[in-house]
Amino acid sequence: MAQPRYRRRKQDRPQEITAAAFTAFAEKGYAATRVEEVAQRAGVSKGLLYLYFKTKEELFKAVVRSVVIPRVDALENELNASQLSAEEFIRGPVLEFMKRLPGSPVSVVIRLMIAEAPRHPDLVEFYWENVASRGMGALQQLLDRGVENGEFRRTAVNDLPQLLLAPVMMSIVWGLVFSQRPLDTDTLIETNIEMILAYIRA
Amino acid sequence: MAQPRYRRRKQDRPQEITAAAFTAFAEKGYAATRVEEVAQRAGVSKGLLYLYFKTKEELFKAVVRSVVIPRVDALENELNASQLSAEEFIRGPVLEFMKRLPGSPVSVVIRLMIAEAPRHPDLVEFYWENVASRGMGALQQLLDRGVENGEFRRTAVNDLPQLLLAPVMMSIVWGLVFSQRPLDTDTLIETNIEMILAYIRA
DNA sequence: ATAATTACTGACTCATAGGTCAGTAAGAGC
DNA sequence: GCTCTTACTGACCTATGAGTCAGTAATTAT
Repeated sequence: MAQPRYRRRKQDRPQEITAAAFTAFAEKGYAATRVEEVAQRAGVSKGLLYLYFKTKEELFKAVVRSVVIPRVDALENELNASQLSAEEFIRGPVLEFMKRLPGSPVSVVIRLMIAEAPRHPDLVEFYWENVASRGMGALQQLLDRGVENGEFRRTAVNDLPQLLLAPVMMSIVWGLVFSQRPLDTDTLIETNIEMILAYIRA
Repeated sequence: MAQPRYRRRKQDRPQEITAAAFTAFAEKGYAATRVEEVAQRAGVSKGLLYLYFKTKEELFKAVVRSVVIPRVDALENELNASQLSAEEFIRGPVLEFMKRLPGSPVSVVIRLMIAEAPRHPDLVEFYWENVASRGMGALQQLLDRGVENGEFRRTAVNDLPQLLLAPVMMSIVWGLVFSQRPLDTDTLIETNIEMILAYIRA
């Protein structure tokens, strides 16, 4: 009695395929990754892949979505649920969150976004609405809260949440390009937060 | 009497071709740019392009080199020639230099580096030796000089020249992805420098 | 069991784009 | 002028990889 040559697993295929695509894109980038290779890694035929994703571009979008949305959700929930003061929240959960980003799948997504942005304006739009604006909004809200309850002074820094994130972006990009020359990203991020807090603290 | 159909201009071709390639890469990225299109933009045939550049990859490297080296040279020379104090030099030439980077050709090169780094390790090596390590070295030297002549305290920030550059990188990446939603990069960069100086000033 | 359904395969098509090269004509030398 | 060198052209070759689809076999329904 021969084993069946394959199992039908409609439920799991999309996830498995996006996971395989993520790995492949991470290694080679979007353009240089062949759809057939993604299919192989996912253990399916190219034809099946095209049953679940209409084009390579659709697959690309699905990958970005799958990686990025859970993270932002998590951060927002944490922020809303927390009882910590602004400074405590920044030194605690925000710092932890930031330290995790370089080296995480998010790095790969950022590489893909940078590389493919000009060719995928609708993906940029999606990313803006679901990630960037929400993330920036959360940080801004945190800084405002600190000012309101007297923890922070009002300075130019307070309206630039990008300053909090800049060393994270620096770390991510550094890692993407100079993977052979590691940077102490934890220290970079911690030191920046220390400096900002020292600057804005009332 | 017919005009000649073309002129022989051996001297100028390489420059013109790398300039055309730069523009094309800027718009579409490396992978999505066709060599024939570069040739058209440069006003030559594809065949001629291949007389000057053995492969598309060689062309790519030539583009990066042509954009990036003059800038680093300029910064280093300025630093060595200057008589300004560390703080004056940072607030003056360094700030000016930084403000110019987002929106300059360097942005494009950074996009290309990020996107293509995994496929072109030797280009990464080149970039490290000729740009990144020299640039970081110059900034570090500047910070050290400030400490030596008593302008700056010795803090954790002094050993992280990446902190000076982080908002520049943030601005560049932001511009690469969200070109439709401009960020006030000048303010971001200025505010960061202001904050760092306030933090390390003796 | 048997039929009906559909998840799945893999060989195929076809457009694209990197790279080549035989031939052409611009310009230099005489 | 005539000849020689070589910068330059553009038609061509070929590999590659996105996307298709007729057919197959695993599962479900009867």
